[in-house]
Amino acid sequence: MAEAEAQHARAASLAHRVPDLAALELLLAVARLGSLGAAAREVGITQPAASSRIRSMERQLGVALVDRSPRGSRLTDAGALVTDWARRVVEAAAAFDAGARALRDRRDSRLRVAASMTIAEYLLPGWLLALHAERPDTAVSLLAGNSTKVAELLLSGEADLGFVEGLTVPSGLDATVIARDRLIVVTAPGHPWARRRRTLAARELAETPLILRERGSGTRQVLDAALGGLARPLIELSSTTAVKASAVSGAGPSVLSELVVGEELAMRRLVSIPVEGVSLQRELRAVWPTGHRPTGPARELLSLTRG
Amino acid sequence: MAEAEAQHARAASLAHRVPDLAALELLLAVARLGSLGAAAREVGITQPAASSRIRSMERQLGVALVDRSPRGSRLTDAGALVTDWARRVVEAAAAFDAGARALRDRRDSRLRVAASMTIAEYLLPGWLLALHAERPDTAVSLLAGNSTKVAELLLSGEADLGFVEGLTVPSGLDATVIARDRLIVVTAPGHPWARRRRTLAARELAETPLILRERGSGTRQVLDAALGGLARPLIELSSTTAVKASAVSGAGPSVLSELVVGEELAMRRLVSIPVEGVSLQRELRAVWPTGHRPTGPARELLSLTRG
DNA sequence: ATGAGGGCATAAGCTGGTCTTATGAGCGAG
DNA sequence: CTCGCTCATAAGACCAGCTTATGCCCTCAT
Repeated sequence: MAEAEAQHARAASLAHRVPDLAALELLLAVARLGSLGAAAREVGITQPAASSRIRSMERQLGVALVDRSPRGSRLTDAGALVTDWARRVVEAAAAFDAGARALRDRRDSRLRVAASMTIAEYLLPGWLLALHAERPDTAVSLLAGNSTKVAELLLSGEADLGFVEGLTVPSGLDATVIARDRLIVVTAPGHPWARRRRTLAARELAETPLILRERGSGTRQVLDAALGGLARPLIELSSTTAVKASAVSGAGPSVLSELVVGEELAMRRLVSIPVEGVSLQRELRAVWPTGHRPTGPARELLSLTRG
Repeated sequence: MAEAEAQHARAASLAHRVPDLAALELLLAVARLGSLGAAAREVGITQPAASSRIRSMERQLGVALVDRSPRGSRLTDAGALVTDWARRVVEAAAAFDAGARALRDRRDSRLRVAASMTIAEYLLPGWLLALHAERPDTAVSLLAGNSTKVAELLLSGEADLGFVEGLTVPSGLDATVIARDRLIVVTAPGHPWARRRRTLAARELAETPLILRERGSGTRQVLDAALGGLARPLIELSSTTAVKASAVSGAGPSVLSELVVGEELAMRRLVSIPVEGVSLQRELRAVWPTGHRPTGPARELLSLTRG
């Protein structure tokens, strides 16, 4: 439903109401450098082009963004706010780019990473951005699949470094824990659980039908193990995104990684329900073939993930 | 530094490597509808245009995104991953749009909202999206400022509903708590604190110079109160974004709302340091002039924020 | 079997936006 | 007073992406 309505709201298309990425980057440059001309130089266009671009952006948004003066340009109050929203769009685009770049360099690249879906979707783009910042020349490729697939790719030499999120380490691989991820119970804000005062007991959770990923997914494994194999599905969906959308629309409670619902929680499209009597932690691990300690770029990436 | 390097990495400009918003929306439509033609119809272009757009996107990314067949198109594995990254970009753009729209409708609009900076930046766009989904015709305007400014706007009748994040409710206003926000201590992953095993004592926190917002900001108030006015600044910056950037670059530890660092924590550009012996909770409140209970769209918005 | 319908691809031509170059004008510092 | 920085405006070139008009492929129903 949230999906459908977002769709509808978007009828006259976002792209017509939101400036394009180049314009947003230009705005960020103006904010940072304090001058249209300097910003233009940075993004590699001429000053008049920058001037016109900013102006048409202001026309499009119906708000003055910068105060122009003969000695530079500063953001207006509204401009500062818009710039922060723009920054979020640009950051998402940078993550997109980092991911896509890794996907493109599939063959013959220097560092081939295999990762489980959740990690590939939510964490890797950020790591790749950081890696790219430190070692701009490293070409990284990305293969995504479940734990078994990751293990296969590593053992067959088709990948150099893997990331898995299951409970166990596939045999033949060495691993190190790089982060702990907590699964949390979430509902739409309208759900009765969102109003309860007492924390939820594990038994209640086990008895309630939930919106879940399919059996065999990393998330489902952890939940089943924590509840003793009892998790009762209300709906089973095959992608994290679909589960989220379903939960947001109010179809029922769900259990998801806190990694993937950060935005939804902040925006209060979902609320987190405290649970007691059950440990929903899981480890995220970097893995590699036993004996083949990561070296070079793989080692670099690994150190970035652990900080 | 992260800033500067992102800059550098972006030299050949993101906009040239990331498809524009229209293309990303089209991709999402294809994913959802399973056909290029249907997706084209939904976004209001012809089928050949959609075909060409997707194709040039595949060329740009160097990856096949959809499997075309005479009976429809499905995403490839890589396409599914790319679509999820695209979705995040589009969501950020939708938040941008919701915010910008509210900023534009400054005058003569039906619902005028005044909010503190943090709330305006991180929460309001999401709420406005939700409000727009339920009441597409409501024009909302947004004014941002600190608590005092919000109070003024409400009392002078220039705003209908306010949101503040301080410890106290400005006099003359009624309030209701809509959410609890936790301040958390964060450092770059490389900082020594990121490796400590013991939780941090309040005294240690008070004795360590921190990267902070300026005195008078909501965040700083809460921290000063919690530590007994002792917070020691390493650097004082005037925007949350600047504080974040500084912390990410490793300049030192900082204390920030968990709202604003969700992404950074997920991407492990920052890590959270547990603290004991000090309560860093703060309430986010909706406020209105005493006696003037919110009605109509204001009431609607309020109910969305509380779920 | 055979035609209708939905799916996608290709080709040709037009349109519009956005860039560049060239120039002018305001303000401040030496 | 003039140099150097800022921004604005004007005119023309260019290119990306759209539409319209086709054609082929496959499936399903008659």
